[in-house]
Amino acid sequence: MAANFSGDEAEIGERITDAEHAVMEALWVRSPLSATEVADTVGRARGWGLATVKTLLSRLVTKQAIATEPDGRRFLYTPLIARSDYLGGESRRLVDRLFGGRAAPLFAQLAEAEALSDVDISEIEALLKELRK
Amino acid sequence: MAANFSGDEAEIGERITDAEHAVMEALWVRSPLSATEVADTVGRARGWGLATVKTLLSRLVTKQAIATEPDGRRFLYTPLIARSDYLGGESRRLVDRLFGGRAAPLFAQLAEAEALSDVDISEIEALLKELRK
DNA sequence: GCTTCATGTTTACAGCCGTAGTCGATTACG
DNA sequence: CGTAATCGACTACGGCTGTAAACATGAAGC
Repeated sequence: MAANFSGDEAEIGERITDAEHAVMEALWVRSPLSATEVADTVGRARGWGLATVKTLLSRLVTKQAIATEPDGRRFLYTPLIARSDYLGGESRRLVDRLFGGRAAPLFAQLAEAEALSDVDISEIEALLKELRK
Repeated sequence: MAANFSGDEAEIGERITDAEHAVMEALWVRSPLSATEVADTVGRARGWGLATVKTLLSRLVTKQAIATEPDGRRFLYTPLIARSDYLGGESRRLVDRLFGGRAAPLFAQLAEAEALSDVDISEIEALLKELRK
């Protein structure tokens, strides 16, 4: 129990898929939202019908990624997992799977792929300086 | 066509899945290999039977991720895409999908998730110094 | 030469994912 | 009060993925 890593809890076993992630983003921007409201935002942007958004919301509820709160005859949806937790998890998954858990090779890769803008570089430098302290 | 980005070509439309990636790793370590040899390495490690490995190899051939070269009655398999290309592509996909294409937030995330070791930090600093030049 | 082993090809099949239609209940409008 | 609009739940369905068995074919041994 010594190594009680950062994240508090809320173990999410089920993985959030790509389409579901789009829905999560909407809820991370503003919540709680009704299904219709989510569809207005996300659906519009991705060309999904209301039915599709409703399916995704259901699946997210099943996966315990979002919570429902009754509001009259309908539901309002709220994220149960924090955006930063999700981003952190996904990032770490990638690093683990492809780079043996080491971040430096990832960085090298991005650098080689010219995926680093000047701004990125500056910001990362600043971050590192922070970490150094 | 001015912006002819780095990678030469070999457009890989089809995505390589997780299981397939394990097979690729084996071939990146050593190639060409026969199906049996791949199964000995990867299959052992992941608990797959020969049949499974053969399926994955077929699918990779279809996706044009590996090439076959006849060797008597059997085939030897060789990667068609470079490991670094694959890693770069996947990394970029993640950065695009989750961080709006910016690498700096990814690092912030990794830092927050304590996924950066001291060694990582040092190496990244060294890389940055390189880039700065 | 016939049986057996190895090997690639085909087929299988459950589960997940993207995308959505239908159904039944409830509410709101006229 | 009756009908239309809403809304969640259930069902659908083709494609992809993980995992593998069955089959065909040729080689190799007896």
